[in-house]
Amino acid sequence: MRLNEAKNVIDEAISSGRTLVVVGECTVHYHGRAASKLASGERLVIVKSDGSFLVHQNKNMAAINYQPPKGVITAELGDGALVLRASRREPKELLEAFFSRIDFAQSFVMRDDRSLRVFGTEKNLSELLMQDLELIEPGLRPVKSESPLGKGRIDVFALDRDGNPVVIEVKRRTAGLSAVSQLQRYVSEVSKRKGVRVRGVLCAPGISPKALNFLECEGLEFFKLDYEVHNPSAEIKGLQRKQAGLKEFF
Amino acid sequence: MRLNEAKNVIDEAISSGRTLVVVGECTVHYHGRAASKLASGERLVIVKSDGSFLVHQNKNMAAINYQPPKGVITAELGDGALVLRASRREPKELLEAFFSRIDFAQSFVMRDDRSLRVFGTEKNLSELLMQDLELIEPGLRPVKSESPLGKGRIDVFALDRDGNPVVIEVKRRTAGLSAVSQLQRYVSEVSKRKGVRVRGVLCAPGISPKALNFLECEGLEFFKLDYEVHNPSAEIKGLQRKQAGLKEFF
DNA sequence: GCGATCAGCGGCACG
DNA sequence: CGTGCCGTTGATCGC
Repeated sequence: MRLNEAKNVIDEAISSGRTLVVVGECTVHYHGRAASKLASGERLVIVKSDGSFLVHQNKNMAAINYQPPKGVITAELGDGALVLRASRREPKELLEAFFSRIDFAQSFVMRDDRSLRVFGTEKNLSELLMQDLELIEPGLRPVKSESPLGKGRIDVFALDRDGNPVVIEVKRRTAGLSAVSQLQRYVSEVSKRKGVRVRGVLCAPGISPKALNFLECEGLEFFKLDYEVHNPSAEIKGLQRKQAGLKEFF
Repeated sequence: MRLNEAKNVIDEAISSGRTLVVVGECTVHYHGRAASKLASGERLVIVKSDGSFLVHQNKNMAAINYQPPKGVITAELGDGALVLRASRREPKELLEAFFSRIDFAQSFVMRDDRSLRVFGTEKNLSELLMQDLELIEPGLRPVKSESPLGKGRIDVFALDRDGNPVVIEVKRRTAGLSAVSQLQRYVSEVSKRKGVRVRGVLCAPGISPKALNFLECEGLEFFKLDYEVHNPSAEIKGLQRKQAGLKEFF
């Protein structure tokens, strides 16, 4: 495909707001929050109507170079090369793909007004847990979820059978050091504000050895959270009160 | 394009290890670490030879559904629909795109053995900072970088003019609460191990108000790190000793 | 708009 | 392998 043919396809795509797909040999320069150079190779470039710009190599899921939405897209033909640019201010960034050869260029109308429905997110688990904190410990009752704090936001705030405040941090996957740090931060602040000892419970499907050690050192607690994701929901194993009206999620 | 034509293109792409691009109307189901459903719409699907699988809507940089490398790709034609699947074990996951219509399907050979060279990463900044800690404070001298610890890995470990240990955490962008937590974790451990008071310095281009407050509460310090990324390098403003042989980076 | 956090984070480097 | 952690993180949601 000749570069000037490709140029027409590209201009047409940009002006009409269609999704553009280009395959060809190019080098890529990026300069903005960081800077990068990518020497010549055959890549797949995608430009979306919101200004998103992606450069894909033939491996890995993530784009090797990219620009998030709101970029201004321009194309320029000259000197035996076709340059495709995405730029924006704030932060000031410029991404350029210099094509020496274009094997394919076409644009597509992509009508799509549907959004993804996901199950098994951390928020999901928090909500389920709120329904039956007894799972963690008899007498534990919920007070507030997503409680804003000076130093962050507590997933679940509760009171144990003796009326002691309990801060609960939920993680959807194996908890690491940072999860413990996070919990520690919340517990420490609540404790300081209330002037009483506050318990901290980390709820996750697992915890790394170092994180467990750290957690124990800090006098925090770990509760193993077994859950499964079903298609239209997530479910915590052992939960007594199942969420009513799950179908309303749809 | 008829679905059975597309099927041939897809099979050919999979067996030959080429990069596959498909555009058409589809619904997408995912079930694995979480679960998701995406109702019908026109999307762009990319399948790479390493098993990466991407479903792109016409907006946003990130794929709406995906599967990282090492997925097993299969295609099945039946019942007026073409199903494209990516699956893997460990974790057990399945991603399916059900195409009711295919507008485009083609595969591409994408020769590419070049990798990205990036400048202005955190590691970059750490290394530059190591060259002249005097920038932070007179008399400050480097001891070790990337020092492994029980509870993490210290960016830069140093001694101040009085011989006090100083833990330095570098962030390439505005530091938030988690950066302070991270630094606090390191300082606390080193302090416990050495049995002496240890200083902690957070070096970043900025710090959020809450993070600053937290940092000060914890007796930690903040140092504003001004830097610029140039094309073949990154540069910290005010640095005395410039890195020699930067050109060798290439 | 900034800030804080999650993400099916991905990807990498190190033990 | 797991674990930690950075990332041009991106994307969302709340202030």
